[in-house]
Amino acid sequence: MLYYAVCESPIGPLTLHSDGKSLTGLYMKNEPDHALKGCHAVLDAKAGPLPLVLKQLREYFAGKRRDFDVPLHSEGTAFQRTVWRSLLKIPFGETWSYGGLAKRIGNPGASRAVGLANGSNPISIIVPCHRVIGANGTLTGYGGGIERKRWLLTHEGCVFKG
Amino acid sequence: MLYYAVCESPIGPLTLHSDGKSLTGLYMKNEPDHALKGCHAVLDAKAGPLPLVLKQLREYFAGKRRDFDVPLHSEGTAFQRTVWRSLLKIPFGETWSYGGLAKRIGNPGASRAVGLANGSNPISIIVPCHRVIGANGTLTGYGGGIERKRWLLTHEGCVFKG
DNA sequence: GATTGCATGTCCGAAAACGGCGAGTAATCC
DNA sequence: GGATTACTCGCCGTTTTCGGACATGCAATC
Repeated sequence: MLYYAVCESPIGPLTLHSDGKSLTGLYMKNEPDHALKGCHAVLDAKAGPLPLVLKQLREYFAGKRRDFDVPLHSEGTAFQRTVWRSLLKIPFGETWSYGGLAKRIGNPGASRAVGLANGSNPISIIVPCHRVIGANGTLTGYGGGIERKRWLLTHEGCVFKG
Repeated sequence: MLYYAVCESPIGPLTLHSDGKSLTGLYMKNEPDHALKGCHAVLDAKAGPLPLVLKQLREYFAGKRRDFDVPLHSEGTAFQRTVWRSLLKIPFGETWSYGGLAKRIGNPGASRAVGLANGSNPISIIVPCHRVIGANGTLTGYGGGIERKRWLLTHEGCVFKG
């Protein structure tokens, strides 16, 4: 069973997914994975952690929250989970490079693979894949579109090129 | 949860699988799928339909039963299920050819694919994949070994080559 | 008769392609 | 010179694609 909710935000509508206990997805409009998976999906903004997530998202966009504290659950390969875990360690207002993250997980040559794992992160914003940018300071890419990445980083007071 | 039981027979030990409601597998010794799947497996010969299955198997091997009547459940592709359903229509004492079965399910060229689907039948004996032999009367193959196929067909009074 | 070629569904392993990169080099612009 | 672009090439996990192997049988060919 999949519960989901939709909310508005400065970067357009967001869709939240939950298994009833944890947050399992957060997708932006036009994102490929946005489609609800085949199984039974129920629109219920009060299911499990969703009210808490919605509240913290409102605070984040209002500039009153820098860190999230909600139960998360996501499935992926060992490498992907390693990357996603690392993402959670990037502080608000800071950015890492793809190569830097690769080094940090002990796999220095895997910068490109990091980009791929980054792109398959199911929980945008809260698992802050937007805080990873190119080594030369350019944004390079983002699942939800470069524009949204630019908005989020500006909102967090980061410095970057372009 | 997977329940299983083991019993002796003239063709060696048999292992029965059940989900608690239906019979989901019947494997012979040395058959590849014999291994219990990863999840929790419990040895319990009294679970669900297993006592009924054991009783009917004893009667079958004693020559006192020609047809089985137990709840079955198995998962596979559309093609596989079509083949398995057809197998249940082959009467005791009769044999079909792979090509004949292929024609019967409206897929005349699929005789070879029928062999493969046959080989992946999880419920031996009761879903009588042993009643399918080559068009020229030879046994060709059997998951549990040709010897057992020969024994079963002889026990059912069939005519074949070799 | 013996051999060859084709049709058919599924699984499995190998190989190749594809990115949300980055470092190094060369050309270009003031 | 020094800084900025443009291009090339290696890197690595994931996905996609492809080829082969099978519990066959029919037709065509030699």
